[in-house]
Amino acid sequence: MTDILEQLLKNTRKSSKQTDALKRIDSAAIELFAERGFSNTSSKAIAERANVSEGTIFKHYQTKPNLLIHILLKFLIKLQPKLTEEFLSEVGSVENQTLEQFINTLLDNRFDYIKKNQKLFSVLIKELLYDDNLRNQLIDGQIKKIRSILYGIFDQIRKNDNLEGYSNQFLLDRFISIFFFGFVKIFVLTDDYKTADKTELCNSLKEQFFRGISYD
Amino acid sequence: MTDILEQLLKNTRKSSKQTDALKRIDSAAIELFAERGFSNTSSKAIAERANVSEGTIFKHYQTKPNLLIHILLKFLIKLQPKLTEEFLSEVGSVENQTLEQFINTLLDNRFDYIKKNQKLFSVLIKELLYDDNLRNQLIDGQIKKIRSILYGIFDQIRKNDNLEGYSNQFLLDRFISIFFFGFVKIFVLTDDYKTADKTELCNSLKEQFFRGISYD
Amino acid sequence: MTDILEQLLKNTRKSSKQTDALKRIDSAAIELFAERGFSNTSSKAIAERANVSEGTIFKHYQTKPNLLIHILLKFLIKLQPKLTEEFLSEVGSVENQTLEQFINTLLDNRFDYIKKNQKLFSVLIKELLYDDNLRNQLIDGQIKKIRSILYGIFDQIRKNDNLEGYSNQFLLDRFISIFFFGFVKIFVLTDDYKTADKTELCNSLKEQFFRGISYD
Amino acid sequence: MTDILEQLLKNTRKSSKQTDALKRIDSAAIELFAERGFSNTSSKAIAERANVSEGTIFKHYQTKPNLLIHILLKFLIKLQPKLTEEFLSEVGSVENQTLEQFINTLLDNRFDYIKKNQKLFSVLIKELLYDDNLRNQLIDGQIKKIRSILYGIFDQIRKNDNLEGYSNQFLLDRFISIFFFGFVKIFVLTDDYKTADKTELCNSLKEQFFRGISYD
DNA sequence: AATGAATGAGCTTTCATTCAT
DNA sequence: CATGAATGAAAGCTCATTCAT
Repeated sequence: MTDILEQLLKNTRKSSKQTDALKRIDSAAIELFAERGFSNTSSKAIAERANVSEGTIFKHYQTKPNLLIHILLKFLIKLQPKLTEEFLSEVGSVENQTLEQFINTLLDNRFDYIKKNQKLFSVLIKELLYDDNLRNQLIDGQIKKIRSILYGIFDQIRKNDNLEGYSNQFLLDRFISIFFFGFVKIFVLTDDYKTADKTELCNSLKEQFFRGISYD
Repeated sequence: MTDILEQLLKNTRKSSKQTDALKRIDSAAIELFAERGFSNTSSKAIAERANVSEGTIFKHYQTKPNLLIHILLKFLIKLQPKLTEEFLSEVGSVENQTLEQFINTLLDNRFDYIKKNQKLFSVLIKELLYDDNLRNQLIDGQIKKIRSILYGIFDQIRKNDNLEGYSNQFLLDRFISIFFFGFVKIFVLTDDYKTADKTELCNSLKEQFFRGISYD
Repeated sequence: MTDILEQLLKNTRKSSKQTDALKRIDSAAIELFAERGFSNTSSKAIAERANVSEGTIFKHYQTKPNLLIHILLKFLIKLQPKLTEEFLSEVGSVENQTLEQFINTLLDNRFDYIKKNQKLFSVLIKELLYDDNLRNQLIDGQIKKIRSILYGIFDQIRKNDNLEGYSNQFLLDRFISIFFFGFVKIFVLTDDYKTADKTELCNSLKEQFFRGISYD
Repeated sequence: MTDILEQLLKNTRKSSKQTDALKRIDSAAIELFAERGFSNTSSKAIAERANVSEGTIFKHYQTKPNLLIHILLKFLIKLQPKLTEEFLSEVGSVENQTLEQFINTLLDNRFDYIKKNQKLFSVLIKELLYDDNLRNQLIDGQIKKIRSILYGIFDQIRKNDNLEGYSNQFLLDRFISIFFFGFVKIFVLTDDYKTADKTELCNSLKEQFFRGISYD
């Protein structure tokens, strides 16, 4: 995690006692950022939806960008551990799993988490794409971390599953293309996650991931 | 194409003789929208970079959103025909092609076009994700059109290439996941397109598209 | 002394038992007012430097201007008596003094006091110049009082020192021009008082005052 | 003149065509800054008195401090040359003048100029005292320049007037104490300049300056 | 056709102050 | 006594847009 994350992380954790007002500000902001984008959301609009004065927002977050970062961090902090140490214990040790078993657990697990936090996910994706600065600050470290975690997992899986012929690089690209884009499609670009069946969606993603187009 | 597109299209075509000032406004806007996003770009900034007065911008485009739409349209108008009628003649009739041949031509063709218009592509992607309204206006019709075109192409290809077992839906999802995400990665999220080798990138994308993960 | 002074004076004297917090507020405010001016100092800044909550400040002083007046009063209350009744006894009876002896004692005495309270002096001068209202409230009465005191002193001195040909008005103007401006220069406009030698500075001021006043 | 002055000077001169609105903004600002001080004057108040929108102010001056600096610069630019090259030609060559003749011309000349620009003078003095930053930026270079000019003049005058025994330092201190403080008193602290007789005031100042400086 | 001065609504942010705990 | 969460008014400033020239 980059320096800035570590730093903000501390602040975020310190102020663990969130007052009612703060909580309302957070959810109002998440909703509005998801609906209109950060740049198109005024602090006045946030204050109104949160039923607080504008002063209260700036008392706590100082600046509007700070509010965005705080919100994303709270999300990332929860998102990340599951991808790291804690994650492994959650999916069970990976050692005796096949790639398919791993993907199954992961999908199951992340799908619910992101569905629960769909708006946050939407804000995160939109702002990362929109704001180069934010992307550089938040992602670069994370990306590398996630990559090395997944590489580690792939290496573990190789021990009892035959992944010969598939480089880690290939697996990662495939992983991101299929699952990331799949999630963006159903959680950000459309509302499909609301209506469609989870199992069906996940199966479709898994098919995309595993199946080759070998028509020869 | 939706009504609004048709309408703006006409205007855009009518004023085909773009003065120097107009051209400078367009490229200034494209650059800035790509760098900071539409919402974070002021008309003053555009005027300065284009070396015109702010008045001139509004003289021609009336509103700032109008300028964005005009810019995207000029791009889409050129992007689209190649995907439709003209496209087919360009890739040659698809009738006797395999899927791989088709993909080859397509990649070759689109890669260069998007590389040449990388900033425009970047603006398009960013704003489509950021602005639900714009997405609904511009994309919905297009998406359906593109889908039906590709379905048609797949159907043609089936005649002489064995695509049995792969539904059109599956092929389309795979197509978009791999190629769309691949292009976004190298043209929007990073600068990879500048340095990396075209053939290598395209081959890597094709491998992702065709290759399955059949480790059993 | 004007009504408002009398009134505030009472309050100030009443609350003679200053708690630690109050003392810290006072010195924080003095420092900040001296550094940035009253108008450019926020109550938040004062609270932070004093290590108290903002609430505490307003609990005690009700308003920010009130805090300024309280601070200046505490200073003026101590500054003034020395110029009046008590002062005379301190410099010894003036009756048998020459003008030079009087000036000597005065300079010696005031220099140390103002040096000790340099920031307060700085605040006083700055705010008196900046805020017509404050000036009118605090000074007008004081000015007249000081003038009559000095006139009295000059009259006393005339008895045994030859001040013939120099009107009280002339002496007062000279007194204020030289000493007041001299003090402002070294205590407010520069930091000269920190480094320069007291005796030297005072001698230089005295030379400015006396030289050419060749009444001997 | 310091760098910042040079720079701002250029801007100020470039935009020599001041529109009506700009002129009204300037005078409104001068009036209000003189009345209440810079920090206690809101941009809204300036806009109202100048009969322009707030936007217009910031369109031209970008920031409020910038407006202050612009105003002071226009004044200083006019104030200074008279103290330098042009000044000498205006007072006539100083070579054959006595100190008294020089002071006479100077007083006559500056009195009218400052009377005409009394509010500007008032703003300048107040803000220089109030804002350390501004003082450092604007004054330091000026002070040194003025000092060397006056030293030069004193040296010239020494040739035909007996100033023996009075160091340049002494003369400068006396000069500033008496005249500067005298002007501040009648132009800034009181309204005396309005009612009192110019000749009388100047004579009184001259008496303060010369008397006792009996070098004849 | 192009300018650039001017606008006014709206934005983010600051501030002195209040009040329940 | 002291806190610190909360406020609402007002501050400085930006912005897309208009219009006379």
